This record gives sequence, C-alpha cells and structure tokens, in this order.
Amino acid sequence: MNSRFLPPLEAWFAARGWQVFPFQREVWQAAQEGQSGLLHASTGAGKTYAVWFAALLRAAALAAPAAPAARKPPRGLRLLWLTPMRALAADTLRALQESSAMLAPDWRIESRTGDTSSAARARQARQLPEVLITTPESLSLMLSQNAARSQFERLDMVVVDEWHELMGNKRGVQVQLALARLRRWQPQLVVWGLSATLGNLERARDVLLGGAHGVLVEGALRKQILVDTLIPEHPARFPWAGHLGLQMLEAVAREIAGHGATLVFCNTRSQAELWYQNLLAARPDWAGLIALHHGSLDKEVRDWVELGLKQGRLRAVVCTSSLDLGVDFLPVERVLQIGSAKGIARLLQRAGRSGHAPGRSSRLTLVPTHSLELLEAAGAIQAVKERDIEARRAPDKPLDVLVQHLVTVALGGGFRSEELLEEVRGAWSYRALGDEEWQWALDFVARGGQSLIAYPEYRRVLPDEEGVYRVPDQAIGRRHRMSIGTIVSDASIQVKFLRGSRIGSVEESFISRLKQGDHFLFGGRILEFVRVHEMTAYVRRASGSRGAVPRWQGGKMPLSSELAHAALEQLRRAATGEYASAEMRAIRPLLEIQQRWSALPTPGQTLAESLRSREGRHVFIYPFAGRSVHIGLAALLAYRLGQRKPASFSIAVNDYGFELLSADADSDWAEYFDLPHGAEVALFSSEHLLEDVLASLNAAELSQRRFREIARIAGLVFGGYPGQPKSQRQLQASSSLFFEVFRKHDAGNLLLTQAQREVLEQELELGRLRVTLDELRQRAVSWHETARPTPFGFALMVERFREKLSTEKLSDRIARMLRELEKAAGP
DNA sequence: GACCTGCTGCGGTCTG
Repeated sequence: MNSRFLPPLEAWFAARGWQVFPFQREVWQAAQEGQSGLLHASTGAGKTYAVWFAALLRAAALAAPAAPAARKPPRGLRLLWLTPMRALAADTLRALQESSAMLAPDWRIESRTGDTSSAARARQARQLPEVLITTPESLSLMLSQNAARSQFERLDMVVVDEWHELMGNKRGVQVQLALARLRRWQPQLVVWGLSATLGNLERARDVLLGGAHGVLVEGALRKQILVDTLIPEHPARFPWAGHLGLQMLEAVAREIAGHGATLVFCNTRSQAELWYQNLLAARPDWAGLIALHHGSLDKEVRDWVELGLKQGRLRAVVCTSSLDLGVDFLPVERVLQIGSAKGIARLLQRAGRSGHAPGRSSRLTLVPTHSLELLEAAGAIQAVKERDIEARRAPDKPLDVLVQHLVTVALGGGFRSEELLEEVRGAWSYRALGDEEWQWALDFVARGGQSLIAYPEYRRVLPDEEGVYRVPDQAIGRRHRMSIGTIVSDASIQVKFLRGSRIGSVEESFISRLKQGDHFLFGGRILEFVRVHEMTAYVRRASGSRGAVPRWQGGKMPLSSELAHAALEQLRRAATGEYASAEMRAIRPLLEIQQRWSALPTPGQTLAESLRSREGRHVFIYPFAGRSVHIGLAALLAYRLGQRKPASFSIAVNDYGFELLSADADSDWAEYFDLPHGAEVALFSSEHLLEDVLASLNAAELSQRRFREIARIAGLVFGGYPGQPKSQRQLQASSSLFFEVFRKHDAGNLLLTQAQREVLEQELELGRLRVTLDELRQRAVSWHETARPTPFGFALMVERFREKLSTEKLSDRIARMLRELEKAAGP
C-alpha cells in the first residue's frame, strides 16, 4: 500500500464533515505499511471504525496498479470484519452501507449472519462480497467448506471488533486458530483488533497476532465517566447482608423518574424479574414505559425491548449482562447497577452504555444491596479514577477447541500433519503445544482415542494415500458443521402460552417442581403453569401478584482482585479514621461496630474471629480474595486442620471471607489461629497445594461438570438436530458416560486432564489462591474472640452455601450424636 | 436487628 493516499483519505473524510483524529491517522499509516496491531478504543462504536478501515482499503485498492483496461477489476473478499454478536454485525453493516455510495459504490458489503436464506448462502459460496461482516462461528463454518482457500485468496485485512470480549475465552481461541489459517494462506494479511480498556493491552495484541510483531495504538478520546452511589437514607438501618436490595426500591424509582432513559443492571435473571415486578408495583403508571430484558426471554420479546430503547419509547429497562454489548441506545442517559459490579472492567463497560455519543459523558450509579457494598462502591469509584482495570488471560491450549478445529480443517480441504501443526503453533494459545499433545489430538479425531476404537462415528478424520487428512463421511461432516462453536448452553424448557406465543425458557429443574395451577413470575408476568409437553411448558396468564421466581443455574463470578484490593484499601483508611467519601461516611457506624467488637481487616493484617454459639465453634477469616479463592482456601484449611485432629466442618464463603464451623463447641482447633505468629503459617503453606486442594474438594465431581462442556466442544456429544433438542438428562448421561469410560479405560485421555485443569484454574483460581496464601503468610493475624457475630461475620452466617467436609471417624461422630441426643432428652 | 444470587455470546439439516 502507498502512503501517498493518506492525504486524499483525510480529504475524503473532511469533505463529509468527519473529524480525523491523530490516533486514526496512526492506524491508517501503520496499516498502509502492512502492519497489524491493536487499537485501544476506549470510546466510540466499532461501526464508526468499520467505515475508517473500509475507506483505507478502498484507497489502497484504487492505488494499486490499474488492471489492463479491458478487464474488470478483480472481485472477491477484501475486508473481513468479525464481531462477537449478530446484533453488532447488523449495526456495522448498516453503517457501512450508509457510506458505501461514497466509499465504494461497486463493492458488495454483506453480513453472513444477516441473510441466511439459501439463495444468499449460495451467492456467497460462489463469490464472497468485498466486505463481509460475520461472527467467529460463521468464519469457522466458512473454513469448513471444501473450497475455503480460494474464497479468501484476495483477502487484505481482518478486523476483530470487541477483541477484549473474545480474548479471554474459547471463542477467542477459535478466532486465533482461524486467523492462523488465514495468515498461512495470505502471509501479507493485515490484522487489527479493537479493544476496550484492559489491564494487559500488550498481551491482548500478542494473542490476536499470534505473537508476531504489531503496534498498539492508543485511542486518544477519553470519555468522561461519572460513577456515584445511591446512599441509603438510613444507613444505620441498612441490612448487613442480602443481595436483592429492594430496600432501595423507592430511591431507584425516584432516580428513574428524575432522568432520561435508564438501564437498570441486575446481576441475575431472577433478580431482574423481581426488580421489574416491584418497580411496576411501586409505579403502576409505568406499565408500558418500563421493560425487562435478560437472556432467557424469547428473542422476539428482547427485540421489541431493544427497539423501544432505540426509539426512546421506554423510560427504563431492567436487564442483566444481556445489554452489556450490542447496538447503541442513544437515548440512554443513566445506568444503575444494583449490587456489586464484581469488577472494574464490567463497571466501565456498563457505564459506557449511557451517553453514547461524542462529547457526552457516561454516568453510572451504584445501588448497594447491603452495607458492605458501600465499601465496595467507595473502592470501585477510586479504582475507576485510577483506571485500575482487570487483565484478561487467554486460555492455554484447550484441546477440545483444537480437536474441533482439526475436523473443521479436514473438511475445509484437508491437511497434512506437520503443516497444520506449524500453523496451529502460530496461534498464541498453542504456541507451546507439544508433539505428543498434537499426536494425541490427531489420534483422537482419527480413532476416537484408545477407548472408542470400536465405534466408526468417532473415526472422523482419516489420512488418504498421500497423507492428507480428510473427513471420509458426509454425515460426519454435517454433524460437525451443526455443532461448530464453543458456546455450550444447557438444554432448557421453552415457556409458551397455550395459544402458542413464546415467552422464553427456564430450567427443567424449576418446572419439575411446579404442579398444575401453580403460579410463577417470568417475563415480568404472573403465569399459571398448565402442563409440559415435548420440552415445552404451557402456561396462561394468572391473576394475583405473587408467584415463585425461576432460578437459573448460571456462572458465579467472583469479585475481581482489583476491586477487592480497592475495598481493602478503603478499610485501611477507615482504620486510621479517614472517612473521606459519602460512601465511607455512610458505612462508618457499621465499621465502628466492627472495630468495637473485633477489628477491621486491612491490607497489612488478616482478621480472624472466633465465636461460640449453639451451632458450635465458628472461625471467620477475611482475606478479601473473591469467593472462588475462599472456597478453595476454606476447604484447604478444613482439610489441614482435620489432618491434625479429626473434625468435621461446615463451610460458608462470600467475596470477603469465609467461615469454618465445627459442631463441637469445646474443641480447641480454632486456637491454631491464636498461637503466636508462625503457628498458623503451616496452615497457610503453599507446599503440596495442588495435592491438598484435590484431596480437600470433590475434584472428580467438579471435573465431571466441566467435562460436559468439553465433550460438546470436542464433538463427542451431539446436541441433536434443530427442533428436537435432547433433554438435559440425555446430554448429561452421554457426557458422564464418556467421563466414566475414559477414566476406566483411557486414563491418559487429555480431555480429562483438561477438565481438571479448567476446574483448578477457572473455578478455584489456583494461581490467585497461591498468591493469597503468600499474602496470608506475610501478614500478622489479628485474633478476636467475639460474643456475637460481627457485621462482617454476620454476612457469612447467612450465606446459604454449606459444604460438609468430614475427616472425622465414624465412631467419633456417632458418639457426638449420642451426646447431643442425651442433652436434648434432658435429665 | 439484621438474611434467603449467580451472566452473556453462535450455529445448523432435511425434501423436492
């Protein structure tokens, strides 16, 4: 490409009254020189950038040496634009088409996800448009076509929008593998990513580019972001625990009434249902002006809500992360976050949903649901000011995604082992893939591994006489294309009115607890359950205002380290009497009770509390490391204490700390924490950490759950044909069958190893657990025997999570039960 | 005196 076309490009923009920013010029310059990179786009919509990039390519195409006069300019795909969401693809397509008359009148600009008619697909199969907007899944599908290579032969540039959303998960790995393939076909390929603010932008660039050289361009437009807190009117009477936060209902309703369109973010779907219902009850005149939006509602319902937001018809929408991304809702003026945002990145993302136009600022208001969240709010506001934002880690060589990719490539023209290995290692996540691991994956798709040799449906890929691996059977190819992707969703039950219109879906377990005639709250309405037929629950509208609320078994996100540290820092200041912010002044009375009865946990000192109650002996410890670390830590300590003296513990955790409870109130195990500094160090040792963690938790059961997802991605378990979903139970049965077969007959199966690794790394956050142990060993323990639960301890006592761990000998247990019986029976 | 968590995203077949 030739840089002399940069000035005309700028003139082109200027003629349309579009401002050109210095960082934009930087991207153009770099891309024209054939460089790849990452643009840190802290503000602005991807679709605007799409126009910039298309303009750049167009200028370059015009600059290329003219084709012989008689010939038409060559057609074919030039720019591939990847977005993580279909809604974004549609939005970007619209923006590009609006400028296409001026930009490139003879270019076709299409989206692969927009028009999925067979005519459109056939046209694209013959000849791709010059600009194609699509998703990671669709790109993989294209790579699975036999003629894939020729479709991409003219490709100049790939841009990955919202890369921060993809890089940390398996969808991002899928993108990495696809890019490695495109780069191999087209070594000059220019790849750019657009990313929101992350704690590790350089790494984000490296992951995208497979470690190859690239630039990082800083988008200079820094949006003003205002974060504040809705302080409870009577902080002293605000609950010490709880997550629903309906005490704030009136205050929230007043906020909504006093401002323009508002998004009300909730952390869970059932919470959103309850808030929507309660807001309507508090302001009946808002019927039709407020709406509900979450991932289990039917697409048609959600589309209606999104349109209403866009057109400015709605005053407020109560939602979950379903509205984190997606098209821009210009009218949104305010964002409310009910309960903990759990992380700074998420908070900024949500804040950015408001004031979505140049020059306008974003405003987010935190709504605490219990007292300690005031502390989190104070920390969050500070962290936002300092832009202390979480990093994202790319998964490390997930073999399920690799196995899927092998079949995709075998379908898309076939591969030779050594060549594909080299290509795969060009993807960041597989840069350290070992030869044995490669051989294992190859063997797995060729024979199904050791234990499945007898089953032809697992011989998915076979080498021909020339050593080219291909898929030998059409049916296998069809099945594979139907299950491409890394998103595994649980089978759920459709909810429909008797007349047939769809409302959404709930989990099977919830419906199975309902009897005919029972009422439940879903989609913002009270429904009466009628019957279940073929994975569909039929309902009718019900009168009344009460009903059970469906619970969905979703992910459990822990408080991020950044936010936890920010909260702990606020405690450090409070310990020295510094209460500078409104949040901290509101929580002051509570923290003073905490200090009076015990002490404040601070970054330099671990607080341990002990309490005797009717339930037994409690120890509370507050490392502020997030709930998943606390689960591992609590189980580990219980295990290590149990090694010294047989005991049985109940465990409770939250994001701030954990509780160990032993029913034996007279036992002296708790005093281990009260010994002179050094005695507890052995408990906090990170020696034999892995063994102890595995021994202390039911790791097999956790792995089995993980394995369900892995089996789906690796293509072991087929989700069923559209319109006839297998029930949850069927899916579980087949994946657990594989799990058992592998464990018994194929212990070296690397998918099993991967399941265990994912549990340790993602569910228990072993790395963070190790860091926490190191911190705990270095800090002094401040030990307090208290007469009653402190504010921090109370929150733990009401946590419902109770995990039994018993290293106690059966006889001791029976003796204890007898003692209790005698006590209960009286003299 | 206080309480009752758990997100999001995509894709596809067959017939005549």
